[in-house]
Amino acid sequence: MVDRNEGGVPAPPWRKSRRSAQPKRQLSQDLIIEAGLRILDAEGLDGLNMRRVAQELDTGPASLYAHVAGKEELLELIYDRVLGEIRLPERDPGRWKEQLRAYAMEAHRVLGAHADVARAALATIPSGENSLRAGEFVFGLLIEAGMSPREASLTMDRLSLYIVGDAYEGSLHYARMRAAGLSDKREYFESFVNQISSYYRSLPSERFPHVSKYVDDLVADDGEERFRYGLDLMLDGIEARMA
Amino acid sequence: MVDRNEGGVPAPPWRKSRRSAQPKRQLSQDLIIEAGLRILDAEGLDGLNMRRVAQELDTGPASLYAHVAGKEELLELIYDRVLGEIRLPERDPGRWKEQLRAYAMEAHRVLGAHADVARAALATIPSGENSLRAGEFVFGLLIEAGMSPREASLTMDRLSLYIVGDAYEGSLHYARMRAAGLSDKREYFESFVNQISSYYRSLPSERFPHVSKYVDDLVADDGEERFRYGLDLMLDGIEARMA
DNA sequence: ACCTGAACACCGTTCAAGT
DNA sequence: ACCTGAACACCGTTCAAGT
Repeated sequence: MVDRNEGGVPAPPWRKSRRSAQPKRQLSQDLIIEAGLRILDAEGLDGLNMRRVAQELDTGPASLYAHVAGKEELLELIYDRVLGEIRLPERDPGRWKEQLRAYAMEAHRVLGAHADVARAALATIPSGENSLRAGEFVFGLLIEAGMSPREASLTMDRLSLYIVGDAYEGSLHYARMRAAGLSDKREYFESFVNQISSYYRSLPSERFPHVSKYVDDLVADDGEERFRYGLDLMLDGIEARMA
Repeated sequence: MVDRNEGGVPAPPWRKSRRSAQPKRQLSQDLIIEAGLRILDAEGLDGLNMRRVAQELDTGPASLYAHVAGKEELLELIYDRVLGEIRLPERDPGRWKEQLRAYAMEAHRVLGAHADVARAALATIPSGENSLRAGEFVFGLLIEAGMSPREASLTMDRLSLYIVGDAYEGSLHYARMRAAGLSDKREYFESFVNQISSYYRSLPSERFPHVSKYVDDLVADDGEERFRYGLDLMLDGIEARMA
């Protein structure tokens, strides 16, 4: 499944008569995945449709269905392709907490680098090659650190949900940013915070005393700090179950 | 119907349509919301479209746009309508952990009762009446229990993400169950577990030693147990930050 | 075995015209 | 001010036919 025919493939004889000036590459699942990811990164999930992918590959949408079952499968394939970018260290059970945090940050970074892939990911139950690779890392690390397989399974499951869920939330903000025509992340965050806080300040303080009193605290932290806070929350809970 | 606070909260600045002042003879925003929720419960998110909602109300799709800005806003409105079903107790800061756990379970139950609403929820940034009511409860509880507003804000945010994220995941399974033509939750879970475990067992054990060795532990717990485990993980982490 | 044009069955939203 | 039929601009997928 990883036969990467980049460029060097000669055009089949029956395509000699094609009017395209450039030699056309043969279609393959990998090419479709890469094209899909390119569109996802550039235009987001809303911009990704089968017609657009086909156009990127200089064909019609019907041609894709010889290599991919449909849009849903394509999204799964793209997701696993992205998970492949997660770098994993050698497992060191003595430093499980440090390694688990680093893994979570790395996975979160990769998902964030392809903003809308998380939005597609939550809609599928991942079982691809790279998803398993990451799972084996976390699961093995927890077991070697002394956790029972049963608890390690639960912990891995909850950690994954947290990472993907947060990345998903981040991708929504990114989509809003793009929809608003902004390209600077800080600029967007600032205008978002302004909107939210003026809304909170307009609320009746009798009914929402705490929310309207501590508006500044409610909008103080950005996505990165929130992710880290929740991660440490979970890691401390995990540590309590480790001994 | 369950108690619901539809009081006087100003609409957030980004909301485009207005709730009609008086109930109209035929259509109204509330009628549209109820119709949408009915369809969401019966046929899922995939079955919910503007034409279907209009049909439920005996009109054409164009008629909806006088009361609702579009599909996205309708989903937001349905989501907040569902959040209104969450029952909240009197706050008792001395029992914050118990109350926080009960709140999470209750919110999770309500979201689970309207399976696909969570799938719609994650796609929006909730700011409605009932979302605020729940927020004030959790935020106030944490502050009264002794947390700093800044930390209480982060904690509330992470807890919400966890609850909605898990409910979302659950809704995906529900959608798959429906797609497979099954109606018994237990039956679906069993066939899902069988599928997953035979897949895990087929993996090369050299590359995935832990995953293939502890298959039974990986599929032992169902959604309810997983949710509770992760919740307790977070609650223990929160407790460590409370003193 | 692959690829394709054309078509089918949808869907969100708009708009001029009605009441 | 509300409601509507009709249309527009899309989209995923299928299929008979081509190479």
